[in-house]
Amino acid sequence: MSIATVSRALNGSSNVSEEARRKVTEASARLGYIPHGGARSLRTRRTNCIGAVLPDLHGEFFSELIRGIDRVARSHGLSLLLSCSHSDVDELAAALRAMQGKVDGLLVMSPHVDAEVLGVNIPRSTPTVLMNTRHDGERYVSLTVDNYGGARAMIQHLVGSGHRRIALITGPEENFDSAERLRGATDALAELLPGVHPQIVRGDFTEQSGFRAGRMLLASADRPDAIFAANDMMALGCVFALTEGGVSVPGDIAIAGFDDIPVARCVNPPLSTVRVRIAELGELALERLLRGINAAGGDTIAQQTLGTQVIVRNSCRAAAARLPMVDAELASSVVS
Amino acid sequence: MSIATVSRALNGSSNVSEEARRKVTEASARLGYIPHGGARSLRTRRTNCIGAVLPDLHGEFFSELIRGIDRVARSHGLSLLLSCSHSDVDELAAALRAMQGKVDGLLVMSPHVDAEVLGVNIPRSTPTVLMNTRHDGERYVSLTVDNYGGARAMIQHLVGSGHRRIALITGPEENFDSAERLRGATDALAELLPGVHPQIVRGDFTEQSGFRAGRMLLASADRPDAIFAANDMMALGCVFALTEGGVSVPGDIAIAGFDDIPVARCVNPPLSTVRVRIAELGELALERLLRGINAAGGDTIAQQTLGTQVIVRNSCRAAAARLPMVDAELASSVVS
DNA sequence: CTGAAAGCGCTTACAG
DNA sequence: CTGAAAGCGCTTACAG
Repeated sequence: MSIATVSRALNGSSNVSEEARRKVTEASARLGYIPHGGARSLRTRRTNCIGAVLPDLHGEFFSELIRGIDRVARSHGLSLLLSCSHSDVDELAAALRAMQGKVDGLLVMSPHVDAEVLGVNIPRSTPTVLMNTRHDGERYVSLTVDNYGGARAMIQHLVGSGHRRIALITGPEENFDSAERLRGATDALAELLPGVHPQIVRGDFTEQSGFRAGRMLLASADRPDAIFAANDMMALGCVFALTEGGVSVPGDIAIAGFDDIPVARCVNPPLSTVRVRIAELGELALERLLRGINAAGGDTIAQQTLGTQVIVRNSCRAAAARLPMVDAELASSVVS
Repeated sequence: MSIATVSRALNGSSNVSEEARRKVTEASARLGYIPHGGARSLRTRRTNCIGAVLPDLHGEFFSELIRGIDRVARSHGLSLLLSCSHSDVDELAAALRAMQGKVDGLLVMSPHVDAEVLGVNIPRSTPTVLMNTRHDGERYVSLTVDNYGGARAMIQHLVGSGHRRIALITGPEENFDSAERLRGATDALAELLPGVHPQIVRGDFTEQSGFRAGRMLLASADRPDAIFAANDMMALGCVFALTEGGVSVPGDIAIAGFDDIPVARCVNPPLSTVRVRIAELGELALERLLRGINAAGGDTIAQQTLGTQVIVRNSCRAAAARLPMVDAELASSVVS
């Protein structure tokens, strides 16, 4: 029996005699033979594997994103190769190169670098979909959360609720998401409260940086009556700082975040935030990627923006329901 | 110039003339050439990639675990290939087989199946480390959290605090972690409160199942004065159910969980729990695996158990500090 | 239905 | 220092 016949038998090719197939199956089970995926994909030019390079693998945001990606990958029988760049250009390049030849397509989220770096580290032949990544729109299919609109909507809500001294906590300076959120917030503030210059404290998306920012704002001469953090983790840290400082949230200061990570509704007080359908972002991105892979010619290059939604919970209003499970999410939600 | 020279130049081989190296580097950059990882590893028998097959990729527990694994992988310049079995035997088998030839070693967590399934789906030649997986200890290096001891310690704490009607919420029946935690709790209860038969409600590790269990326990004739859930997510759901039902935690009923996921200290009230050093579990597992890969001959087959720690927060005592950041973790912690 | 052969894209002794 | 050749483990037309 030749290795060709074995290969055919194992792959369920039709032109194999019943006896040969039986023998192969039996021997393969007995010996514990498992085909070498690397060799197979070298030959077939199919890896049945999708690569995802994310800024990080840790935390609820990425956990949700991975869940969305995994859900689609799984339904198509694909494995996931995950890597993270830790917001470092060199690590990003290394991660992208390490994927080469091991995946059928790439999902890349790199809010911290321009698409240029991607160009030199991803072969032209590798189908790629970008998520929340700054780029010129020429070359890549991309999905982006409506950071700008979401931030605007939250500012509108805060101003509409009577807040006038609204402070902002931003993410890392070079981060695309953070920059867009800041732009949306300052634009809305300029429109709604002309002449007022908001306090802006820089954070880095970690809870710790939110905690520090909260302390700074507490100590400031012109203490704000509302704080809008560029993500939920920082908003959380900020809540801790204020509570520890003896300030009531939302009694004295209202706080809002961005993302609506699962923990947002569980904390005390439940956190007002801009909801991003994180898992859906992952799902849509992979679906587009699969279309690109199968279309051979390539998908029409296109951008897509995902809408957000303002979710009002107790961290933003004094007189609200106290039970965490029954916050008035739907009643008070505002589609941006 | 031959492809051999190109290969040598690109791989930094010493026996290449400066001029050849320069030419290759230049041309490679200009053309955007990136070596094919699959082909390279077929030849070198090194993939520089580690596979991890987990029950799930979602949620804070796995997020932490992945962080630990990633930290070590990164420090060794290795990529991560992640896959999840969704607690399904067939998916587990598929995931393991898909890894074959794509990774240098395997990290497997499969608390829901016996090691037998692993035996037939992992080639003998693939270095493997098991985490929290039931097995006979013959073949695999394994790391396991001290579920039994942790559960015992928490029951000791609850009984020591005066609780007498302690209800348990378990995880999935066939889950190894869950089974061990249940065994530890019931053993400790039998010793400390002989003759008392605890109420046991089955859950499945999800927040939702904890919520349902909480409702059931509220409605029960013999309402407990403490509830010990087999993980934090269920404890969380349970807290929500009680709070919604107008019951005070911990005033009327104390609640404790297991894992100490990051959110545990942020919820209201902060959750008492059994701390598992989740990220460290991932780190240690990968470090052992790397030792196994490099030892060629294979590591000494061995088991290792990770200790746990009882963390007492507000969900377990009426008169405690109210500020989330200053819970008396260290003061009241008990090493199991 | 089966086998021999080519080839996927690399690396690496081996000879020059 | 460089090139020709073998080979990693598979799959797949091709010929029989």
